Amino acid sequence: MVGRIVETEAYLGSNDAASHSAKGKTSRNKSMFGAAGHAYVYRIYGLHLCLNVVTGPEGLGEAVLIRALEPIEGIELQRRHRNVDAVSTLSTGPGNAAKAMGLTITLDGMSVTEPPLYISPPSTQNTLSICTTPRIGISKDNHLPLRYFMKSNKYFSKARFFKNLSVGNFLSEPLN
DNA sequence: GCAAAGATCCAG
DNA sequence: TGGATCTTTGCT
Repeated sequence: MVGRIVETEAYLGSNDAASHSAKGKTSRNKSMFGAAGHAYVYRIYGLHLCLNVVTGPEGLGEAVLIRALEPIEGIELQRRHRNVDAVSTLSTGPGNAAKAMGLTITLDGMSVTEPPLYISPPSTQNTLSICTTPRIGISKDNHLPLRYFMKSNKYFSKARFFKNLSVGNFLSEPLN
């Protein structure tokens, strides 16, 4: 299965009240404090899995939440994992994306630079416009524009996007 | 040991 | 719009 990452959220270390790592290392978030390039998979609301990729140096607790994927390959298998037909919502939203890719909690702490979980570097044509908005579903520091998505891609979670959009926080600026 | 909140999703 | 659903955490 292959998916293109089209929407992410950044979670910083101890300075970020909304981050799981803000209150220090626990048994749940310990992999978030690992070295960059490792996965942090956790269960949310008792039923959904979310995938993060650790980005900061070891001990800092910085990670990026994968919020939405554009299905590229293995769409039939992803459909089966999700038990839905519509491709448009196949892997939009953190819980759906994780489920579509068939992730399990056992992937927590594994490297994302080799199978079974592999994230490739961005292609050079990814100089599309990237938009930022405040993060979603959190109650602290939610003014920070740490959510990123591809403006020209339809596979990000639109409903939440408009629901949470406030003009003052919306930035439209190219990134890289 | 208990209570509460939580980086969500789906049906109605 | 609200309910499902349950793990993790923090406090007693």
